Amino acid sequence: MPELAEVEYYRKRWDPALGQTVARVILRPASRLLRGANPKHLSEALTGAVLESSAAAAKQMLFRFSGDAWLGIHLGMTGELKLAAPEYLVGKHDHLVLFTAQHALVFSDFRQFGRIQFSVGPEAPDWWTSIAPPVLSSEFTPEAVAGFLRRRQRAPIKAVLLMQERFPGIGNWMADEILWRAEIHPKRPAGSLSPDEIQALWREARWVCREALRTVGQDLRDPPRTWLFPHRWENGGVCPKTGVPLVREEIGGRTTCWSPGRQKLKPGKKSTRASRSRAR
DNA sequence: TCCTATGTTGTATG
DNA sequence: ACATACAACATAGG
Repeated sequence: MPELAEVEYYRKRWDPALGQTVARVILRPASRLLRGANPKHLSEALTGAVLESSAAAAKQMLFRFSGDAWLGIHLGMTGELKLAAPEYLVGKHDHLVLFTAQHALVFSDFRQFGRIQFSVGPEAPDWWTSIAPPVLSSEFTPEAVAGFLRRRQRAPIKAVLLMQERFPGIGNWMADEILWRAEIHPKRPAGSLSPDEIQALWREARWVCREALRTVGQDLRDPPRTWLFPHRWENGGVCPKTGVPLVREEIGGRTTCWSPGRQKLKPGKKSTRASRSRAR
Protein backbone atom coordinates (compact mmCIF):
# COMPACT_ATOMS: atom_id res chain seq x y z
CA MET A 1 0.00 0.00 0.00
CA PRO A 2 2.40 2.61 1.10
CA GLU A 3 3.75 5.61 -0.73
CA LEU A 4 4.60 9.00 0.73
CA ALA A 5 1.18 9.83 2.16
CA GLU A 6 0.31 6.34 3.38
CA VAL A 7 3.65 6.15 5.15
CA GLU A 8 2.91 9.44 6.87
CA TYR A 9 -0.45 8.08 7.94
CA TYR A 10 1.01 4.87 9.37
CA ARG A 11 3.80 6.72 11.13
CA LYS A 12 1.29 8.56 13.28
CA ARG A 13 -0.43 5.39 14.40
CA TRP A 14 2.15 4.73 17.12
CA ASP A 15 2.08 8.30 18.39
CA PRO A 16 -0.31 7.60 21.30
CA ALA A 17 2.59 5.66 22.80
CA LEU A 18 5.05 8.58 22.70
CA GLY A 19 6.62 8.95 26.12
CA GLN A 20 5.82 5.38 27.08
CA THR A 21 8.28 2.69 28.04
CA VAL A 22 8.67 -0.51 26.06
CA ALA A 23 8.16 -3.39 28.46
CA ARG A 24 8.53 -6.23 26.00
CA VAL A 25 9.78 -6.70 22.45
CA ILE A 26 8.50 -9.48 20.21
CA LEU A 27 10.34 -10.11 16.97
CA ARG A 28 9.26 -12.69 14.45
CA PRO A 29 11.85 -15.45 14.63
CA ALA A 30 14.38 -15.16 11.81
CA SER A 31 12.33 -12.37 10.27
CA ARG A 32 13.41 -11.74 6.71
CA LEU A 33 12.78 -8.04 7.30
CA LEU A 34 15.87 -7.76 9.49
CA ARG A 35 18.07 -8.57 6.50
CA GLY A 36 20.72 -10.09 8.69
CA ALA A 37 20.63 -7.49 11.47
CA ASN A 38 21.00 -8.85 14.98
CA PRO A 39 17.59 -9.39 16.63
CA LYS A 40 19.04 -9.76 20.10
CA HIS A 41 20.73 -6.40 19.78
CA LEU A 42 17.43 -4.77 18.87
CA SER A 43 15.42 -6.45 21.62
CA GLU A 44 17.92 -5.61 24.32
CA ALA A 45 18.21 -1.97 23.36
CA LEU A 46 14.47 -1.37 23.03
CA THR A 47 13.38 -3.21 26.16
CA GLY A 48 12.99 -0.54 28.83
CA ALA A 49 13.47 2.29 26.35
CA VAL A 50 11.07 5.21 25.97
CA LEU A 51 9.58 6.06 22.56
CA GLU A 52 10.62 9.67 22.11
CA SER A 53 9.71 10.67 18.58
CA SER A 54 8.72 9.51 15.14
CA ALA A 55 9.40 10.84 11.67
CA ALA A 56 8.68 9.92 8.07
CA ALA A 57 10.67 10.70 4.94
CA ALA A 58 10.09 9.23 1.50
CA LYS A 59 8.80 5.71 2.23
CA GLN A 60 10.83 5.37 5.41
CA MET A 61 9.94 5.83 9.04
CA LEU A 62 12.29 6.49 11.91
CA PHE A 63 11.42 6.00 15.57
CA ARG A 64 13.77 7.36 18.18
CA PHE A 65 14.02 5.74 21.59
CA SER A 66 15.83 6.71 24.74
CA GLY A 67 19.34 5.32 25.01
CA ASP A 68 20.19 6.65 21.53
CA ALA A 69 18.31 3.80 19.90
CA TRP A 70 16.90 4.27 16.39
CA LEU A 71 14.36 2.01 14.76
CA GLY A 72 13.79 2.26 11.03
CA ILE A 73 10.81 0.73 9.28
CA HIS A 74 10.05 0.40 5.59
CA LEU A 75 6.59 -0.90 4.81
CA GLY A 76 7.47 -2.47 1.47
CA MET A 77 4.40 -3.40 -0.50
CA THR A 78 2.06 -4.68 2.20
CA GLY A 79 3.41 -3.44 5.51
CA GLU A 80 1.34 -1.56 8.05
CA LEU A 81 1.62 -0.22 11.55
CA LYS A 82 -1.19 -0.41 14.03
CA LEU A 83 -1.90 0.29 17.62
CA ALA A 84 -3.53 -2.42 19.70
CA ALA A 85 -4.44 -3.14 23.30
CA PRO A 86 -1.72 -4.49 25.59
CA GLU A 87 -3.44 -7.91 25.57
CA TYR A 88 -2.80 -8.14 21.83
CA LEU A 89 -1.99 -11.63 20.56
CA VAL A 90 0.87 -11.64 18.08
CA GLY A 91 -0.45 -12.50 14.63
CA LYS A 92 0.87 -14.65 11.82
CA HIS A 93 2.23 -11.78 9.75
CA ASP A 94 3.55 -9.66 12.59
CA HIS A 95 7.28 -8.98 12.45
CA LEU A 96 7.70 -6.64 15.39
CA VAL A 97 5.47 -5.91 18.36
CA LEU A 98 6.43 -3.49 21.12
CA PHE A 99 4.37 -3.71 24.28
CA THR A 100 4.01 -0.75 26.62
CA ALA A 101 1.75 -0.68 29.68
CA GLN A 102 -1.08 0.84 27.62
CA HIS A 103 -0.48 -0.34 24.05
CA ALA A 104 0.87 -2.88 21.63
CA LEU A 105 2.74 -1.30 18.71
CA VAL A 106 2.46 -3.67 15.78
CA PHE A 107 4.33 -3.87 12.50
CA SER A 108 2.90 -6.51 10.19
CA ASP A 109 3.79 -7.29 6.59
CA PHE A 110 2.50 -10.42 4.92
CA ARG A 111 4.52 -10.19 1.73
CA GLN A 112 7.72 -9.45 3.62
CA PHE A 113 9.07 -6.84 1.23
CA GLY A 114 9.41 -4.40 4.10
CA ARG A 115 12.43 -3.79 6.25
CA ILE A 116 13.46 -3.27 9.85
CA GLN A 117 16.63 -1.34 10.58
CA PHE A 118 18.18 -0.65 13.90
CA SER A 119 21.13 1.24 15.26
CA VAL A 120 22.44 2.81 18.45
CA GLY A 121 24.31 6.11 18.49
CA PRO A 122 23.96 9.81 19.18
CA GLU A 123 23.26 10.67 15.54
CA ALA A 124 20.46 9.51 13.26
CA PRO A 125 21.67 6.65 11.06
CA ASP A 126 23.20 7.23 7.63
CA TRP A 127 20.44 5.50 5.74
CA TRP A 128 18.08 8.11 7.18
CA THR A 129 20.15 11.23 6.70
CA SER A 130 21.01 10.28 3.12
CA ILE A 131 17.39 10.18 1.96
CA ALA A 132 16.92 12.61 -0.95
CA PRO A 133 15.43 16.05 -0.21
CA PRO A 134 11.62 15.95 -0.14
CA VAL A 135 9.57 16.87 -3.19
CA LEU A 136 7.97 19.57 -1.03
CA SER A 137 11.30 21.10 -0.01
CA SER A 138 13.01 24.10 -1.58
CA GLU A 139 15.79 21.82 -2.82
CA PHE A 140 13.39 20.10 -5.18
CA THR A 141 13.65 22.57 -8.04
CA PRO A 142 12.71 22.41 -11.73
CA GLU A 143 16.44 22.62 -12.47
CA ALA A 144 17.19 19.61 -10.30
CA VAL A 145 14.44 17.67 -12.05
CA ALA A 146 15.71 18.73 -15.49
CA GLY A 147 19.24 17.64 -14.65
CA PHE A 148 18.03 14.29 -13.43
CA LEU A 149 15.90 13.67 -16.53
CA ARG A 150 18.87 14.50 -18.74
CA ARG A 151 20.96 11.76 -17.16
CA ARG A 152 18.08 9.27 -17.49
CA GLN A 153 17.18 10.45 -20.94
CA ARG A 154 16.46 7.08 -22.55
CA ALA A 155 14.34 5.63 -19.76
CA PRO A 156 10.55 6.07 -19.86
CA ILE A 157 9.49 8.99 -17.68
CA LYS A 158 7.24 6.67 -15.66
CA ALA A 159 10.24 4.59 -14.58
CA VAL A 160 12.24 7.71 -13.77
CA LEU A 161 9.51 9.09 -11.51
CA LEU A 162 9.81 5.96 -9.39
CA MET A 163 13.49 6.62 -8.65
CA GLN A 164 13.70 7.47 -4.98
CA GLU A 165 17.03 9.29 -5.33
CA ARG A 166 15.19 12.22 -6.95
CA PHE A 167 11.50 11.59 -6.27
CA PRO A 168 11.48 10.34 -2.69
CA GLY A 169 8.16 8.86 -1.66
CA ILE A 170 6.69 8.71 -5.17
CA GLY A 171 5.32 5.26 -5.93
CA ASN A 172 3.25 3.67 -8.64
CA TRP A 173 -0.05 5.42 -8.12
CA MET A 174 1.45 8.84 -7.43
CA ALA A 175 3.62 8.62 -10.54
CA ASP A 176 0.58 7.89 -12.69
CA GLU A 177 -1.37 10.68 -11.01
CA ILE A 178 1.43 13.19 -11.66
CA LEU A 179 1.84 12.23 -15.33
CA TRP A 180 -1.91 12.36 -15.86
CA ARG A 181 -2.13 15.86 -14.39
CA ALA A 182 0.91 17.05 -16.33
CA GLU A 183 -0.52 15.52 -19.53
CA ILE A 184 2.63 13.52 -20.22
CA HIS A 185 2.55 10.02 -21.68
CA PRO A 186 4.29 7.57 -19.34
CA LYS A 187 6.33 6.01 -22.15
CA ARG A 188 7.97 9.27 -23.20
CA PRO A 189 11.76 9.09 -22.88
CA ALA A 190 12.75 11.29 -19.95
CA GLY A 191 15.14 13.23 -22.19
CA SER A 192 12.38 14.15 -24.65
CA LEU A 193 10.42 16.39 -22.30
CA SER A 194 10.26 20.06 -23.23
CA PRO A 195 11.09 22.74 -20.65
CA ASP A 196 7.36 23.43 -20.31
CA GLU A 197 6.67 19.76 -19.68
CA ILE A 198 9.43 19.55 -17.08
CA GLN A 199 7.94 22.57 -15.37
CA ALA A 200 4.51 20.91 -15.39
CA LEU A 201 5.98 17.67 -14.04
CA TRP A 202 7.67 19.55 -11.21
CA ARG A 203 4.52 21.49 -10.40
CA GLU A 204 2.22 18.46 -10.43
CA ALA A 205 4.65 16.36 -8.42
CA ARG A 206 4.49 18.96 -5.68
CA TRP A 207 0.74 19.35 -5.98
CA VAL A 208 0.09 15.60 -5.75
CA CYS A 209 2.42 15.22 -2.75
CA ARG A 210 0.80 18.11 -0.91
CA GLU A 211 -2.78 17.06 -1.58
CA ALA A 212 -2.12 13.37 -0.95
CA LEU A 213 -0.71 14.28 2.46
CA ARG A 214 -3.89 16.25 3.17
CA THR A 215 -6.20 13.39 2.27
CA VAL A 216 -4.57 9.96 2.38
CA GLY A 217 -1.96 11.16 4.86
CA GLN A 218 -4.59 12.23 7.37
CA ASP A 219 -6.82 9.18 7.54
CA LEU A 220 -6.18 6.94 4.51
CA ARG A 221 -9.22 8.52 2.91
CA ASP A 222 -9.28 8.14 -0.87
CA PRO A 223 -8.64 11.29 -2.88
CA PRO A 224 -11.77 12.68 -4.64
CA ARG A 225 -13.21 11.22 -7.85
CA THR A 226 -11.73 14.18 -9.73
CA TRP A 227 -8.33 12.43 -9.35
CA LEU A 228 -7.10 9.59 -11.52
CA PHE A 229 -6.59 7.62 -8.31
CA PRO A 230 -10.07 6.12 -7.77
CA HIS A 231 -10.41 5.24 -11.47
CA ARG A 232 -7.07 3.66 -12.19
CA TRP A 233 -7.83 0.15 -10.90
CA GLU A 234 -11.46 0.05 -11.94
CA ASN A 235 -12.46 -2.25 -14.73
CA GLY A 236 -13.86 -0.05 -17.45
CA GLY A 237 -12.49 3.04 -15.70
CA VAL A 238 -12.68 6.27 -17.64
CA CYS A 239 -10.63 9.45 -17.46
CA PRO A 240 -12.38 11.89 -15.12
CA LYS A 241 -11.32 14.78 -17.36
CA THR A 242 -12.14 13.45 -20.83
CA GLY A 243 -14.48 10.50 -20.27
CA VAL A 244 -12.27 8.35 -22.50
CA PRO A 245 -11.54 4.77 -21.30
CA LEU A 246 -8.26 4.54 -19.43
CA VAL A 247 -5.47 2.32 -20.69
CA ARG A 248 -3.36 -0.02 -18.60
CA GLU A 249 -0.03 -1.45 -19.64
CA GLU A 250 3.20 -2.51 -17.99
CA ILE A 251 5.90 0.16 -18.22
CA GLY A 252 9.20 -0.12 -16.41
CA GLY A 253 7.99 -3.32 -14.81
CA ARG A 254 4.95 -1.72 -13.18
CA THR A 255 1.33 -1.57 -14.25
CA THR A 256 0.77 1.93 -15.56
CA CYS A 257 -2.54 3.65 -16.20
CA TRP A 258 -3.04 6.66 -18.40
CA SER A 259 -5.62 8.60 -20.36
CA PRO A 260 -5.06 8.23 -24.13
CA GLY A 261 -5.57 11.44 -26.01
CA ARG A 262 -4.86 13.51 -22.95
CA GLN A 263 -1.38 11.99 -22.56
CA LYS A 264 0.16 11.76 -26.02
CA LEU A 265 3.14 9.68 -27.04
CA LYS A 266 4.34 12.33 -29.47
CA PRO A 267 5.79 15.38 -27.73
CA GLY A 268 2.89 17.78 -27.49
CA LYS A 269 3.41 20.74 -29.77
CA LYS A 270 2.38 23.78 -27.92
CA SER A 271 -0.18 25.85 -29.71
CA THR A 272 1.36 29.31 -29.92
CA ARG A 273 0.15 32.45 -31.62
CA ALA A 274 2.83 31.87 -34.26
CA SER A 275 1.93 28.22 -34.91
CA ARG A 276 -1.77 29.05 -35.15
CA SER A 277 -1.07 31.71 -37.68
CA ARG A 278 1.20 29.33 -39.64
CA ALA A 279 -1.58 26.75 -39.63
CA ARG A 280 -3.95 29.22 -41.26
C1' DT B 1 -4.59 -22.76 -12.33
C1' DC B 2 -3.16 -18.25 -13.48
C1' DC B 3 -2.90 -13.51 -12.78
C1' DT B 4 -2.40 -9.45 -10.13
C1' DA B 5 -0.63 -6.47 -6.26
C1' DT B 6 0.69 1.46 -3.73
C1' DG B 7 8.52 -1.78 -3.56
C1' DT B 8 13.36 -2.55 -3.70
C1' DT B 9 17.52 -4.89 -5.08
C1' DG B 10 20.94 -7.82 -7.31
C1' DT B 11 22.59 -9.01 -11.66
C1' DA B 12 23.19 -9.01 -16.57
C1' DT B 13 23.74 -6.30 -20.58
C1' DG B 14 24.53 -2.26 -23.23
C1' DA C 1 31.67 3.72 -14.44
C1' DC C 2 27.07 4.55 -15.74
C1' DA C 3 22.41 3.69 -17.54
C1' DT C 4 18.88 0.44 -18.37
C1' DA C 5 16.00 -3.78 -18.01
C1' DC C 6 14.23 -7.39 -15.49
C1' DA C 7 13.86 -11.41 -12.46
C1' DA C 8 13.55 -12.36 -7.69
C1' DC C 9 11.78 -11.86 -3.20
C1' DA C 10 6.71 -14.10 -0.46
C1' DT C 11 1.83 -14.17 0.13
C1' DA C 12 -3.12 -13.60 -0.57
C1' DG C 13 -7.09 -12.90 -3.22
C1' DG C 14 -9.82 -12.68 -7.48
